Amino acid sequence: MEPGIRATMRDVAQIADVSVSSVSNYTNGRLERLSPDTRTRIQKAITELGFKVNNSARSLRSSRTRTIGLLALDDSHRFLADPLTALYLAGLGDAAREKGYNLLVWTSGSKVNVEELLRPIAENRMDAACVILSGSKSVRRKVLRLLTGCDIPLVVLDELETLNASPVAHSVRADQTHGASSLVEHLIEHGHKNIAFIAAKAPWAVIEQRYEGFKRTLKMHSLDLNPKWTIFGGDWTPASAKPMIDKLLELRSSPTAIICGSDLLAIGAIRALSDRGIRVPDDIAVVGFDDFDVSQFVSPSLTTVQVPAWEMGYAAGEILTADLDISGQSRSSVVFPTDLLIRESS
Amino acid sequence: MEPGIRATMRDVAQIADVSVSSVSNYTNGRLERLSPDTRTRIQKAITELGFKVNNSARSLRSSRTRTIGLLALDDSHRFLADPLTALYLAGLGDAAREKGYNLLVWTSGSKVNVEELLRPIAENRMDAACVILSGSKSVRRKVLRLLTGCDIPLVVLDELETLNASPVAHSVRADQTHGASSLVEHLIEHGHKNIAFIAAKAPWAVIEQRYEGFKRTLKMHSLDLNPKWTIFGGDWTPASAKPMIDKLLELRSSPTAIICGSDLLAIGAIRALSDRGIRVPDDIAVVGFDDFDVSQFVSPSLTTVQVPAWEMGYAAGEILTADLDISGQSRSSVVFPTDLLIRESS
DNA sequence: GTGAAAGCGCTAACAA
DNA sequence: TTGTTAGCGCTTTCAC
Repeated sequence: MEPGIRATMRDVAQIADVSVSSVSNYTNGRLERLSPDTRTRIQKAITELGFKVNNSARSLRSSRTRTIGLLALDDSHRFLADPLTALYLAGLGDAAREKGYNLLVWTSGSKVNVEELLRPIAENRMDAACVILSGSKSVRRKVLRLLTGCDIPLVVLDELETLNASPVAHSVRADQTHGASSLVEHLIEHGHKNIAFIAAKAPWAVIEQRYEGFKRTLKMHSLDLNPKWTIFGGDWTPASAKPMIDKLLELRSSPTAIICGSDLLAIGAIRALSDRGIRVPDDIAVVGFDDFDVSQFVSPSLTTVQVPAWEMGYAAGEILTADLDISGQSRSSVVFPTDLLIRESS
Repeated sequence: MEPGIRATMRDVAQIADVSVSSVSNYTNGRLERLSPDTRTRIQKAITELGFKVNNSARSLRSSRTRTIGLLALDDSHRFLADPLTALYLAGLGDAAREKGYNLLVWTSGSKVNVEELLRPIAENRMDAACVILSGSKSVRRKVLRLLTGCDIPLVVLDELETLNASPVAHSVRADQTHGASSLVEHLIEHGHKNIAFIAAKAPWAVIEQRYEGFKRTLKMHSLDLNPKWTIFGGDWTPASAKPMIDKLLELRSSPTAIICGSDLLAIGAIRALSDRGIRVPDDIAVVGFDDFDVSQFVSPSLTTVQVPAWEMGYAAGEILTADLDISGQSRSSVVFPTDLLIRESS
């Protein structure tokens, strides 16, 4: 084969002296329709020519791309490098590959037209998508409506079923509310009554749910929710913690325990505290969420809520590829449990 | 428009009462070929029908996909969630999006046929690719040869130019060797003579280069390279550090400083040491590489070599999209500087 | 400035 | 079991 010129099915058919449709049957694994002889001749011709199917042609004809997408609506810079997102992505990608799918990644900020998020779908670039939303509930609901209108299998990550009232999309999430509760209860058991909550100032469903669980559990235990002890600021990086800690410590009555919206924030918080000579957990307890790789190795190791992020991405991938196979089946709604891991920081 | 049935260019042409080729010119931004009147009529028809180009058809016809790929050859589980990889990916993705490209992510283990890595290229799924290799030098060289044979713009990440003798691929890397040198010199300045090196037992170019810089600088200062002080084990997670630290401490003469192949490992190492009552940096200094978000917030904060991973991914994306525009230009070779950040752990 | 028409490489009827 | 063939929706000459 001349370099730069790709062999087509016609070439293969010619060399193997069979018809294109037989070659097509071969490349699509419908081997039962081929005689052993035909099969080997096609096989031979394919290797001889180094033939590879042209995916654009296949997609155009079959309107399937064998690609699943990860769509993320977010304004933060470097969002894909957020460890939680990276784990979702890794899980989704691993599942996709196992099922023979490619993974297309597309992020869109909400500042541009939100319809931008749908572009790869509109352009027929993917057969199914896993979606991470952000923004106010009404924005997320609106985007979700647009997405479900696209008529491809969809897994929405992290959102409560209430967002997606008509269950046209699959849902994968972790029980964040329960995780938050167990964190609060653990702190209460240890005698804490003044519990703060700090998190990224980002409109993410997980943060909403964690905060919701926090509030609810305080109330259940008849503890006050001091609005000054709730701060949303910065992003998902540890650096965001310091200003929030500063604010907290400026208060007349400062909390004895701080729940952080993520372990990264907790690491930043512990640092900010110890830089001021405040010991964790002796003076103030600090707990987080996510249980990232580092969380058990920092000092003090973090009490946190484990969230099986890779598994969630993987589950999303499995659901999407299964839905593609047995189209139109019932909607899945998977809720992963979250485990409280009690370590040194509380 | 009936739901589920997409408008085609023909539909648009019909509604606008123009020819398909005019519509094509419109969607491809060749507006100068259209009279103002034609232009507005097409515009109107497009919005009316909600027309979106079908990317498969466009790709088939033009053999361009407007997609760039991230190809990673690796056997480790969850490789995409490795923070370094995640940052590359985020940078590449951000650059791609800015230029109007999609990002396709594809990983392949070396256990399967390495040609698997090329599949998305062979199937015409991408116009250009950013590649992260792994394996022995000869494997990497072989894969690179296969890749360059594919005749699409290529950026190889992290590899020395020597791997890629005939410069048919672009190259983006950081000056890891220099980073390692500055780390060693910093330790020597602080009186260390017995310096260990531990890293993931993974055949990655960055680790090779870091180790190379380590060895070279020891030699320059006439220090011994004790083979027992060099350990490659585990993967990129902090948990991998403990067994290596254990080994090091079992030795009759243990090192006074430990260079870790990544900050994650350094965090694990510090923990393993302090669990044994060994203080960092008082008893043993520990330094790392990468300067991840957490590195300056853990205690002790990490002395490390900053690697601009996101920027590297972004640069790769810029090079690829530029090459696509002005095809066949000269090869770029970008080497990012690495900065020594001296903090508490040394 | 505009339009007609020839495929790009493949899939899936439908025939044989 | 195998072959023929009509497009999928678009880009791009080449006339007009």
